[in-house]
Amino acid sequence: MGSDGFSDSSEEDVPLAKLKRKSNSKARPDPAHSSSSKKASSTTASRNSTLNGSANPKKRPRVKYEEDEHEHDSDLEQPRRPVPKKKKVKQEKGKSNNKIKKPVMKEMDKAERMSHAMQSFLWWNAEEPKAGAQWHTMEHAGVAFPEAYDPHGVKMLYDGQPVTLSPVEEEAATFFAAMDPEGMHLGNQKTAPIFIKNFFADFRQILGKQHVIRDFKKCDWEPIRRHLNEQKIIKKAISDKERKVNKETRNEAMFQFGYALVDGHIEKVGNYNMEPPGAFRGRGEHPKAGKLKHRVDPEQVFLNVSECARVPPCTVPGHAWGELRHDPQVQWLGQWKENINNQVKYMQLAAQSSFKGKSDRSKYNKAALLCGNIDKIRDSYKKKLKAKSLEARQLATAMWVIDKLALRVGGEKDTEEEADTVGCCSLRVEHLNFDPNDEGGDCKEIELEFLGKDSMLFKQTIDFGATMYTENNGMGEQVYENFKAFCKKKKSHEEVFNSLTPSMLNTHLKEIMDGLTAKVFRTYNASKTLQDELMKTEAIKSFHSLTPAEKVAEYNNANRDVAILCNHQKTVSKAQTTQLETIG
DNA sequence: GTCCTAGACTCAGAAACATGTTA
DNA sequence: CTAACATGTTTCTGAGTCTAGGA
Repeated sequence: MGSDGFSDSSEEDVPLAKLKRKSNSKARPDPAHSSSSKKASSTTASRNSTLNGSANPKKRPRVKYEEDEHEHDSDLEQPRRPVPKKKKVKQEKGKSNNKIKKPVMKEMDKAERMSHAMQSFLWWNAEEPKAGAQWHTMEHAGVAFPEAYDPHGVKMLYDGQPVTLSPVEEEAATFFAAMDPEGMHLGNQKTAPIFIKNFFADFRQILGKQHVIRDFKKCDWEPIRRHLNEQKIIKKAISDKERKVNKETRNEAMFQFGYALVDGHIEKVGNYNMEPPGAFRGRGEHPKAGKLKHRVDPEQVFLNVSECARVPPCTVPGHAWGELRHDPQVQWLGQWKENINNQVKYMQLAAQSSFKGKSDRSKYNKAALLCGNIDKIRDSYKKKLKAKSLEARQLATAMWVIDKLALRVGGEKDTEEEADTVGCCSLRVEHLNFDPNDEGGDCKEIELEFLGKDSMLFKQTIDFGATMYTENNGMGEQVYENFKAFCKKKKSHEEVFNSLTPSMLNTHLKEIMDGLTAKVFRTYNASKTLQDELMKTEAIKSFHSLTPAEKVAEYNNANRDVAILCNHQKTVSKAQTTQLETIG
């Protein structure tokens, strides 16, 4: 698989925003493909945000310890240090003139020392825990809980009159007042009524049946809203000194809770702060949006530590942990149940930890394996597209869709409990619009329009007769015929793939290739797209004369293609929109 | 078996935050 | 020089996928 050049595109299905976050692990070599660093320079270079055109465009914010320490140590932390500007400039000058760098033992603060300590652990060289287990020993400080509610005493108005609320009631009222009236929940005509209905039902339950507050329309949250805005401004206007103190407090908490000791080495914890209570912010038309998310007590939290580890003290006075587990088969450090959908939530290690690194590695290895088998797989579903059994034809058609259009597999959802979103297997007839432009004749266009994960709109017109879907073993036309057949005589709310479930699809995929599931196709296709695009840029004549900034631009362009493929999008904020409008 | 669902983990956008840049 | 703005980064937590284990 190294020969197809695939292996060095690891981690690429994480375009745009995600890439920066993962920059840490980028530096890590994949032990499975030691020759995978060929392209690393161009990719890493483009990830670097400090573009000063200096001799070494490869500098990363954080660098793998052993490989780079001598070369980079002196300037490694430089951007983070509160050094006066002048000094910075001097150093930079010196760097370009003088390549010789002393291996200076730099003064590091505690956070930097922690970070170095973590990076010195090369998990890909370390011994694996015994089969089935993910760790031998695990110790951590448990979950940090938010402060108890501190009442502000500002009264909301009901029917024009100020109402005195108990702290619990006031807290709930404040959750609502904190919502931006123009934001994605209340600013949207479709979601606002759901949000308000759910919130107000829960609010009234807290108030009790006898309470004066009965009608949402008579509620005026403005006093509280104003108060919150004032607080925000006050918070923003604090002096540098106060800001520093705040940061130190936060750091303090980070040192207390932010690290775990796993098999003798330090790992970063991802989410050590317990989720505070609030109004549930479901995406899209979530039927439970606005419901009150309760405060979680330590009693509801289960911790997972090794048997011999010190049990972390519970920091909430008068409370204790709900349960202690010693389960080395799972990664989580803590878990609790949320009250909205009664689902388990976890405290886990951070993305840069060895656990996540390992699963990323196995994810990309699977994608690479798929790369080597893709022709076989495409041949296999091509044959099945014309199979006699409906089940087989639906399976093959769905695989085409997942492979070519990069849709998610689309499990079943209960629309009473969750937003009505779909993926491949859950597509309904109403989501397909045949011949959207009324071209007639042998038009083979279908417009796909549905809400996918996170209620993100997918709207694309696919021309199944287009060369991109018909040339070189493409099967566009057959897929089109199948779609037509599957939708025939069905009502709009019926499923297109009525005889197919995600588990059937995955079971089948596993028979073709070990470890293959539907989601691997997205990883594979995203990685392949990025790689192909980068190769194209690298192939242009002027590539070597491109400035680092131009290379970054090229890299971002390639990444944009991935985002388009995966239908990744960020909603443009109002401020940005108006900005763009004023620009013209 | 085979269905079903709780549990565990990845993925992903919004919001908060930090830092750099410009008027 | 400062404030406002832009842009990049991190945190937060909701929303998927997939599996294992029990009825």
